[in-house]
Amino acid sequence: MPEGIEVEIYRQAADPIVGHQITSVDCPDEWFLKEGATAEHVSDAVVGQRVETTRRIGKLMLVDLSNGVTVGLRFGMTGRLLVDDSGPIDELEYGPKATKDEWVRFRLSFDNKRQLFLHDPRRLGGVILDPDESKLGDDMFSITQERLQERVLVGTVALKARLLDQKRVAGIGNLICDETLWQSGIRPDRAANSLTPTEQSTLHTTLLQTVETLFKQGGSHTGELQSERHRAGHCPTDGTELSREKIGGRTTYYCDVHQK
DNA sequence: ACATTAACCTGTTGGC
DNA sequence: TGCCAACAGGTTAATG
Repeated sequence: MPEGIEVEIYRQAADPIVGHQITSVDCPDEWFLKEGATAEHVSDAVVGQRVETTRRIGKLMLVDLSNGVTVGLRFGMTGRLLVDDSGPIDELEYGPKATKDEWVRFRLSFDNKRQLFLHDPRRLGGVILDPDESKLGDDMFSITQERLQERVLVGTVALKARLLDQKRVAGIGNLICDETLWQSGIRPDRAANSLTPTEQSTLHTTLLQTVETLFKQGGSHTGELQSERHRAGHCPTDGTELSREKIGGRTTYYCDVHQK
C-alpha cells in the first residue's frame, strides 16, 4: 500500500542521512537487487559516497550520491523505510504489522551512526541502481490540468486504469485512486476520454486536494471511503452498498448512485 | 503500438 | 479446531 504519499513520508524521514557518507551496505537478499545488480556491484557503487539529495518521483524514492550514482528504492506493497530502529510509518494497511530482522532486505550505514533499513516481508519492492526516470509520468502532487488531459484523459481505456498507469501520472495507487474518483463523483469505468470539460477540471482539482489531504492526514488509507472499502461496504454519503469490481486489474469500490 | 491478463511475492483472512 | 484457497496491491512480463 505504499503509494506516493507514503514514499514522500519515507523520503522526509530520511533527512538525517543527507550530507552523510555511507560506511557500509548490507544486502541480505540479493533477489531484492534489480536489473542484474549484485551485492558487490551495489557495494562498489555506494560505499564511501556521500548523499547529496533525496528525491521522489511517484512511488520511487531516489538517493543521489556524490559519485553521480542514484540509488532507487521501491517499496512494493509491504515495504517500509526505517531510520535506525523506527520508521515514520509503523504499519501498513495490507501488510504484516510486525517488524522482523529477516524481513530487512537492504541496509545502509552512515558516518553519523545512522542506519537506513528497507523492510519488506513480501519482497515486492526492490533496489535499483540508476533507475530509468523517464519511464515515469508527472508526479501526482504537482501534475497540471493540461498534462492530466494530455497524458491521462485520452483513449477509451477505463479512467481508473489510466490513473494507475505510472508512466502517465506517477504516484497514484489503488486507494488514492478510488478515493479521488469517489470524491469527484466520477465512475472508475468511464472511458478516459469521455469526461466533459467540467469533469476534467473537477478531477484535476479533486486529485490535488485529495493527495494533499491524505498526505496531511498521514497516509493513503486515511480517506473517507477507506473504512467502507470492503465487501458489502456502504457509501459514506448516501448509504448505498458500494459496487465492487475489478477495473484496471485492481479491486475497485465505487458508489453506483453518486458516481456518474 | 496498444490493451489486457497473468505472474511474481508471502502473510493474513475467511470459509468450510 | 485446522486446513487451504482466496486475497491484498505495485510492477512487469507475457499474451492478445
